[in-house]
Amino acid sequence: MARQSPSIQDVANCVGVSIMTVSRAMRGVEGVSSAKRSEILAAAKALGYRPSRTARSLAASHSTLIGISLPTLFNEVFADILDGMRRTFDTAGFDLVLDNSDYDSHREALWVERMIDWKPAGVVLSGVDHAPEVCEQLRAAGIPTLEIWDQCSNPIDVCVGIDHVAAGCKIGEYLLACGYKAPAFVGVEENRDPRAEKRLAGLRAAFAAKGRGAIPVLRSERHASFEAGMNETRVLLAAGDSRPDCICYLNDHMAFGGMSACEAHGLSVPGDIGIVGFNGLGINAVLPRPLTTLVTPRLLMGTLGARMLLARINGAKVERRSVVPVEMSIGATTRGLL
Amino acid sequence: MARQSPSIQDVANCVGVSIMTVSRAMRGVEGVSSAKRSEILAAAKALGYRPSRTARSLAASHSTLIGISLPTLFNEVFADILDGMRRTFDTAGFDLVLDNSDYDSHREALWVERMIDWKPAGVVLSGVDHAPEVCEQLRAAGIPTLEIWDQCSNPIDVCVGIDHVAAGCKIGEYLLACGYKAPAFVGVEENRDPRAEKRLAGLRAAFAAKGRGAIPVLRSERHASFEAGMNETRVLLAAGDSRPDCICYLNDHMAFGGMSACEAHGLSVPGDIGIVGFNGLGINAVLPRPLTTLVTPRLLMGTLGARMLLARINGAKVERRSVVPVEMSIGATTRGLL
DNA sequence: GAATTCAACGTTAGCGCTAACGTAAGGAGT
DNA sequence: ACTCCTTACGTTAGCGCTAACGTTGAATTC
Repeated sequence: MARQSPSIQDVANCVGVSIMTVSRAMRGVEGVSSAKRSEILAAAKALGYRPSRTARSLAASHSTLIGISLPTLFNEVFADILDGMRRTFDTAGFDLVLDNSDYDSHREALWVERMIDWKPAGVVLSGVDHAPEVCEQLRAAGIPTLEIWDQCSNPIDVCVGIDHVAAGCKIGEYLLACGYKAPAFVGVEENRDPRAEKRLAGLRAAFAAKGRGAIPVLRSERHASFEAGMNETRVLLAAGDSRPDCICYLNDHMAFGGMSACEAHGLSVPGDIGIVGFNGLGINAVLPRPLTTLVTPRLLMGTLGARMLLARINGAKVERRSVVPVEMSIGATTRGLL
Repeated sequence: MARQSPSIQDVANCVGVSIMTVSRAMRGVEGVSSAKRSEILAAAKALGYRPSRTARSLAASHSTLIGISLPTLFNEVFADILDGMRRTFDTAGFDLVLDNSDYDSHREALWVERMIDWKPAGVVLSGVDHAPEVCEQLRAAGIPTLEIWDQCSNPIDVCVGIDHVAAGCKIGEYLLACGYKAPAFVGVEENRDPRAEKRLAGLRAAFAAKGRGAIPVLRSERHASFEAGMNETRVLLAAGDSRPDCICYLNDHMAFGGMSACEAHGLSVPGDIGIVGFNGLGINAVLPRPLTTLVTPRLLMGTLGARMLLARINGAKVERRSVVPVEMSIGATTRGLL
């Protein structure tokens, strides 16, 4: 059997110094002559000594763990954001503890509570809508916290994201400029995705500003997937009463599924009906007819967010709120501007 | 400012018992009367006491962290696998430390080394091809380890996956049965994805068994994405010399991109050329022409794998190797059986 | 009624580190 | 020569828990 892994004491004995000198040498802290330092490092390597993270965390009363809570990884958006953050945190020597909340703020709250027990160096949450106790606990524990993908004026600590209301508005204004009059929106159940609701609100505001009436909304009870977009669109088209002249989807996945449903229903896109997605995902690059969509800079958010959180961890001053720009990508699923 | 969070001593003082009794009560271990137990739990709640995970890990000389290394999260396959494991581990009270190796075994090795410093309850790796030191270190540390998505007769500890060689073979036999004679394969650079190489080997074996010659292979230097599939297919078709009668792709994403390229090149699918993917991803459900592909049970692997690892952590006996079945899904991108 | 047993606690000794504060030796300044 | 730094270490006291043994009093046994 493998004997216990060597501890700092073993290295100290081996070199003939105190454990404190070994500790300093291992951490690269000042107070050790370069001769001793290299001697210690060599001995550590020879013995196969590796500092215990748990002991270090306990003694230092904080760990090098960073907790990240994302709603799901099936959505490319969050995979992008995570990827953007990963490298930065990895290089800085942090380890990532991941949670998926499934868009359930109660689950998120439970996880945050558990995460705090690790005394993490930082925590990343998706969006700015959380259970009240999450904010309290994080603030009380003084843990640097980043809210990502959405933004607000009063984040728990720092935030980086897009303005979802403005994004919805932007889509609405584009559609109005194209001459669309009766949009519909396809998303998921309320309270599942607060960001999508904000975009819907922005869309409504844009049309309301031009005196247009209510926007019908279809909500899937399932994930915002290809299939869900397809199914809800079928329902929408089957209803028959006053068909919309364009459909805005929660994301590109649903939009693509929805477009299939429209075509299966005998409607030509964009001739009979316009289709608008959200996010500008990779699939658009190869679709014979690229979606009109709104491109969000996920990687940028991830990288920027990671840097902001790192700065907070190091005690530096950072802008509490950072809003990144979005851009309409005019595809072939809406008719052109009038 | 927030004062220090209460420790076990505070709870002990509050109730008037020793810290050991509080420890037992908090962990739900025997040796505490139910009256005292509920008294302690109430006091802990009132004080806002939460046991420190780092202290617990140090004292118990192992943590409740489980390290998971996946090549990427952009591949739906690994997102599925992760999702399958998540719930099981979550329910059992473990926290997941995630790494993305980017298909780089050296990166994986570095991460494993760092992960071991946390004294994790278990480690999950993708595939069965790792740097030699990874296996040594994990075995030496006696950490329960699960290898997932691929399988072999001599795993580090336990493994669950599909037989990639057999999968490639299965595809080859299907193509032969359809009368295809000259397949090509589109993937990524060698050493990037060992599983894909095994499938290619299986495909080659199937054709070699019927006396068919070499299979041309195109390798993208980038990720196995829609775009990569499209680009490599363009290159393949542009080469011109003896066009293949079907193309097998590393995964459905590449296959979908490749199909677009074929059609853009004026080839009809499956009339002029057959297209075969791998994995059976969600997108197939809404494609007007579903891909012929091989469906892999990712969620099952995740769930099963998590259970196996949990059993190992609890010291139970488990089959070291578990092979799950795959199934051809005949879409509309290959011509039917002869 | 003395011995035995057992549930329900308490005590002790770490787990492997780090923060904070010594201390000794050598060099600079006057 | 004497003080005053500075560098390069060492010592001490935990960080907040848990494992492994005590210890106690009451119920049980013969």
